[in-house]
Amino acid sequence: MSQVSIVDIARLAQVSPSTVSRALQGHPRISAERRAAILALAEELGYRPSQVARSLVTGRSHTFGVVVSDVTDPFVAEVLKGAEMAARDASYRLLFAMSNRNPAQEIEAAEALLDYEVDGLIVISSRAPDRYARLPRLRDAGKDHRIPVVLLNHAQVGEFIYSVKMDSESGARMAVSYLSQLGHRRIAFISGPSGGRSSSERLAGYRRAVLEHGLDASPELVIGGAGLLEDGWETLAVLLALKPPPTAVLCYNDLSAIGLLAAAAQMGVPVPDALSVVGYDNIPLSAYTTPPLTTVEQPKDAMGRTAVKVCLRALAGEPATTTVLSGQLVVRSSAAAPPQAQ
Amino acid sequence: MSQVSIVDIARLAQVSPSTVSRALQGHPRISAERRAAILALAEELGYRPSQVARSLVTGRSHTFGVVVSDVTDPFVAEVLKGAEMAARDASYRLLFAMSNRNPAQEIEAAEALLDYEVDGLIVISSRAPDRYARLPRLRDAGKDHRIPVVLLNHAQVGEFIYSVKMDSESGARMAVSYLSQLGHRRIAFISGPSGGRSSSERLAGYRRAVLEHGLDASPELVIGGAGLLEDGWETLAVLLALKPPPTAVLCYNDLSAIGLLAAAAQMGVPVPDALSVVGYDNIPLSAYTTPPLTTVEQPKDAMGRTAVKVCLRALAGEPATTTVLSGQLVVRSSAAAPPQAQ
DNA sequence: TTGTAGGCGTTATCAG
DNA sequence: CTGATAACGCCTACAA
Repeated sequence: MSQVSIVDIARLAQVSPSTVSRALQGHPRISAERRAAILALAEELGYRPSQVARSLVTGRSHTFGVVVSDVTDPFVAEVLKGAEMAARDASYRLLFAMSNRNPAQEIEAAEALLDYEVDGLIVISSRAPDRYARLPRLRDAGKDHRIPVVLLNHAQVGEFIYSVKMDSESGARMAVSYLSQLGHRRIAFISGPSGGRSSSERLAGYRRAVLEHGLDASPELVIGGAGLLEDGWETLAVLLALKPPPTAVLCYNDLSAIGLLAAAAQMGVPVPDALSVVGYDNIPLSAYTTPPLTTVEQPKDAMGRTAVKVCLRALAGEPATTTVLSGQLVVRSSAAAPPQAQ
Repeated sequence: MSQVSIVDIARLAQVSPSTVSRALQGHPRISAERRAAILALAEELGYRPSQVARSLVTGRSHTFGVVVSDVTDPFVAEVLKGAEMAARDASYRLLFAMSNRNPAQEIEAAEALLDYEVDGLIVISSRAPDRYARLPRLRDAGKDHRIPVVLLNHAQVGEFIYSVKMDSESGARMAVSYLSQLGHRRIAFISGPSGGRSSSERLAGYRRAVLEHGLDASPELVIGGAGLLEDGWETLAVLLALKPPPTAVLCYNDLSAIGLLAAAAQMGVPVPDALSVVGYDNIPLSAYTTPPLTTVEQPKDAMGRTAVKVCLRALAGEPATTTVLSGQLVVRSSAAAPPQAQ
C-alpha cells in the first residue's frame, strides 16, 4: 500500500483501529505496553496521520488562512514570517493567498481559504476590511464555531473580527516631532494607499504634530502615494516644485522613502543636508541605504505572532481583544537640521 | 445549521445528495431544469463545498506545499508571488512553511505539509535537496500517486524530483565577462550559503570566466558569505585588506551587494570609481540603491510560475522535465572601468 | 436521468 | 482498558 493508515497498524498489532487511534493521541486509558508496541509499529511503518481525515471528523484543520496584499512588500514578508513561526510553534500551518492589493481578489481569496476549513483568518494589509463581517460563513456560524478573523493594522470592524495594530498615529507624530525639534517648519507627508486605514492614521498623526508644534500646515504638503518604491521616486520632483520646497518629508513607508532617496541621489539633492527624509516600518534594508534611513519601527515580528495568538485564544474561547502594539523612532542619518538652521 | 452541506440542498430540492453533487460539478447526465434549480438553491444558501471532504474521497487536495528558506529574502518573496499567481490561476492553493535556512526544519516542514496531503511540493532555496528522494511518502507511493517535488535553483536529484532553475553559471560568467571588458583584472567573489547549489554554480561561472579572460585567479579573491545584508557589509573590510585590493566584486546576491554598497558609502569608498559592484537576482530594490546596482536578472516570476506548472504537468501524467531558464545582465551604474584604467 | 450504498481515514460514543 | 459502530461531507460505481 502506498500510505499506511491506522487500520494497517491495527491489523499488524492485532488490535482495533480505535485502540491505535487512542494510543497515538496519548489517550489516558490504555495499557502502557500496548501503547509502546503501537507507537513502535507506527514509527517503523512511517505512519503519519492524515490531517484531512482528522479535520473532517474534528472540525478543526489546524490551519490558518493568511491573505496578504503582496508578499513582495518587505513589511508584509516580515509580518508573515512572524506569523509562520508562531503558527509552527502551535503546530498550525498557514494557507497562503495574495490579493495583489485588489479588494475583490482579497475577498475571493478569503473565501477560497475558508473552503479549506481554515480555523482562522489573518489578513495583512486589508483593502476590504468591512467585507468580512458580511461573509455568510463568518456571520452565520454557531456561536461556538465562529472563525476568528484578525486584521493587521486596521481597526476592529465587528465582533469576532479582531485587530492587531501598531499605534500608527503616534508613530507618525513622533517622527514629525523629531523633525520639528531638529528645526524643520515645513514638513511634507507622502501618503500611502488611499482608503487604507494605516495611511489615514499616519496622516492624522502627522497633522496633529503639525498643529501641536505650530508648523506649516499647507495642504499642498500632503502628497498622494501608494507605498511603493516608484512613489518616492516620482515624488521628489513635486516636492522640489513646491514654493518654498519643504525641508523634510515623512514617507508612508520605507519603500517610498527609499525611492525618494534614490531620486535625491540621482538629482544631486543631498540628504539630509538639503532634505531630511524619514521612513516608516524599519524594514531590514532601511539600515543599509545611503544614508541609513531614520524611520519609525513597527514591531513586525510581534504583529505576526500576536495575530496567530489572537486566533488561538479566540478558538480556545478565551476573550481575545484588539491589540495595540507600540513602535518607536529609529534614528539613523537621513534626517538632520534644515539648511537654514545650520 | 452553521454550514450548509450537500444534503441540506438535497432535502430542500427534494432530490438525493448524489444528484446535487452531480449538478454542482456539471455532470453531463442530469436534466437542465434540475441542475438550474439546484444551482440556484446552492447559490441562495451560500453553499461552498468542503475541500477537506472532497480531498478525503478524491485523494487530491488541490493544494501545493511551498517551503521556503526565508520569505524575508526579496528573491524568495518574488518567486513565491509568481507561484501563488500561477496556483490561483489553476484553482490551487498554497500551504506555506519556512525553514529558516535550517535543513532539519526544512524536512520537518515538508513532512508536515505532506500530512495535509498536498498534491505537490515546491521548495525554494532548499538546504537539504537530497533528503527528498528518501522521504518514505515520496518514495513508496504507487507509480500513479507520486507526489511531484520541484526544487528551485537546484539540480534534479532523483526521479519525480524536478528542478526549475536559472543557468547560474552562465549568469555569473556574464557578470565577470562584463567586468573584464570594463578593464578589471582582479575581481573578487562573495559567495552564498555554503553547500548551496546556486552558490557553487555561480562560483563555477566566476572561475570559468576568470580563466577564460586570464584574470587574477588568486584563491583569496573568493570570500565566504551567506547571502545576507550583513555579509556584504562585513566583507568590505576584508576586500580592502587584500593586497592589492580587487577593483571589482561580484556578489552572490543583491542583498549582499547592497550591504557592500552601504559599507562603501559609510567608509567613503566611492562606487564605482574605486570599486565596482555587481549583484545577482535583480530584486526590485536594486534599481533604487545608490548607485543603482548592476546585477544579473533572475526570472523570479517565471521561476515561481514554472514550478507550479511542472507540478500540474506531473500530476496530469505528462512528462515533466527539469527546466532551465536564462537570465541576463542588467547594467546600471555600480560598475565602471577600474581606477587605473581611467 | 436519478437514487442507493459504500467508502475515504480518523475520532468519538457507547458498550463490554 | 478495549472493541464495535457511527459519523464527518463528499464522490462514484452500480442499480433502477
